[in-house]
Amino acid sequence: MSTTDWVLHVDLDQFIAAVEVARHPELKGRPVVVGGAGDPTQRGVVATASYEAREYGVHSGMPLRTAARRCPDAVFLASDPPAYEEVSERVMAVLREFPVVVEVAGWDEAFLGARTDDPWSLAREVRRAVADRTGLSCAVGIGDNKHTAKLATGFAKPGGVYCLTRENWGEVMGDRPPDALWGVGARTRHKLAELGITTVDDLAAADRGVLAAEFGPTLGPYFRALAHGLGDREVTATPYVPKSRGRETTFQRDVADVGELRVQLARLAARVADDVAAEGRLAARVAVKVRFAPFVTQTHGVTLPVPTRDAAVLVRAAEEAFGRFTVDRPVRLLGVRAEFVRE
DNA sequence: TCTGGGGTCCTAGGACCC
DNA sequence: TCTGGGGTCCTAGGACCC
Repeated sequence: MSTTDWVLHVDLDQFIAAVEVARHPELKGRPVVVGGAGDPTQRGVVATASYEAREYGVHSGMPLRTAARRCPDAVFLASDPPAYEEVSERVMAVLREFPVVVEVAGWDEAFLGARTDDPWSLAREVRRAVADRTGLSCAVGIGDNKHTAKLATGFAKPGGVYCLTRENWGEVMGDRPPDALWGVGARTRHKLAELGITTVDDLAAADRGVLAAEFGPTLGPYFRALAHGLGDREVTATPYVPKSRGRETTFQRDVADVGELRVQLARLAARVADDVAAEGRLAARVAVKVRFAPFVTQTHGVTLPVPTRDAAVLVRAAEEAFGRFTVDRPVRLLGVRAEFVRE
């Protein structure tokens, strides 16, 4: 019997909705939709829907307005990030008590690097510990790399364990569309379909030159490797260091007045400056994003002559970048992002 | 499906240099 | 004078993910 390296992926079931139900027990069993300001008459999208709400066809990313139409009886709640962060920390602490390397991959998910000859027992113990200590249910995927582990979790949900490795890869994934792969989305699926590639098997067998010509020398081979069930195996506990910090707002009503836009811009830039200062780091570049109606997005940025965390300098840089736009249409969204000095 | 807010990474094209 | 080839950096846009 040999001890092997495994990657496990832990993903909490309907995490945000579960946190809300835990602190509002009267919502148990009801369709719950969390997102935006919690007001379905306003612009905003669903962050998480409870399984009860999903029965009505409500899912993440759907406009709140649409969710309300599909499920008029749903309870709509505003998103409360600090509350989710706190619960997330408790879950990660439980995971770190196991003899594994824990790589946090979001509020509600983590990769575990484990050396064991029985990944199934480990997965079941993880599920039990998380449930006992936090009251939350999670699914666990077992894989031979992060990609297969991540996909395995999808098959384990809700609240189970599933194993996806080179042993069953072809049989499980071969006939699925390419966007079943982690890192391939709808856009790429459509481009692939134009090349006659409509399944994971097709992509795995696709001509390397054709893929490179279509997607570039890095992305083309990468997609093909994904279709073979390959992926990154390195799980690291190294704390995440952000490369940028940004703030953006979608206006409730499109804004055409440039004076009003400048006021909002300064407000966003000041918030970003606060965030940069809170990180204790220096910004090297400031970029402004403008989304015009209808949904056309442009960005312009300025590289600072000297990296800084000085709020006045960052606001001025945002104003300079904004000055490069031709604002001839109503604006739907305004955003400011600061990029940190590398390393 | 009239499409949030927070991010990351890759690509292409132009500038610039030798 | 009609103009190579390679490398690197910067910028904007696109795709994807949670």
